[in-house]
Amino acid sequence: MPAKKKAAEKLKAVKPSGKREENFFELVFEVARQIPKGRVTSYGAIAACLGAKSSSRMVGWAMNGCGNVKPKVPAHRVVNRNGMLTGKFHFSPHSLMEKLLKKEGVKVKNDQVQDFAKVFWDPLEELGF
DNA sequence: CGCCTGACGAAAC
DNA sequence: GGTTTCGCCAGGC
Repeated sequence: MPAKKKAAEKLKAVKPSGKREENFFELVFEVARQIPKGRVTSYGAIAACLGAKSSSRMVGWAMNGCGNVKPKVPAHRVVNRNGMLTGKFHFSPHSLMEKLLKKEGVKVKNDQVQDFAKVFWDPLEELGF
């Protein structure tokens, strides 16, 4: 019943609605916000969670407006499938992403998440999909 | 309206 | 196994 279930319901509520891209972006942000501290996930995982696994690019695209929505989206917890901090160049200081992750307990080295499998957070599972 | 780009990913080479 | 190409789809020009 925790927040995650709430998020899952919210996500499920919008998906079948057949709303459209607008929701897609919102969904991406919503999922991203559910990422627990000290954990990370991938664009592809989020895309798959939304039923658009082939459109992982759109997730990254959606993240483009991460600073445009409220509350702020922890985009620093989203990395690519390889566990690489591909989005670090979109942060004010490029080191912020790595900095935040390290601060949350995620080991980062050479722009790459260490123990990626351990800290990986799968929305499909965690949200009950 | 068509072409290029883009915070990905998987397949091909 | 590292590098390159293609596919996805939306948005900017």
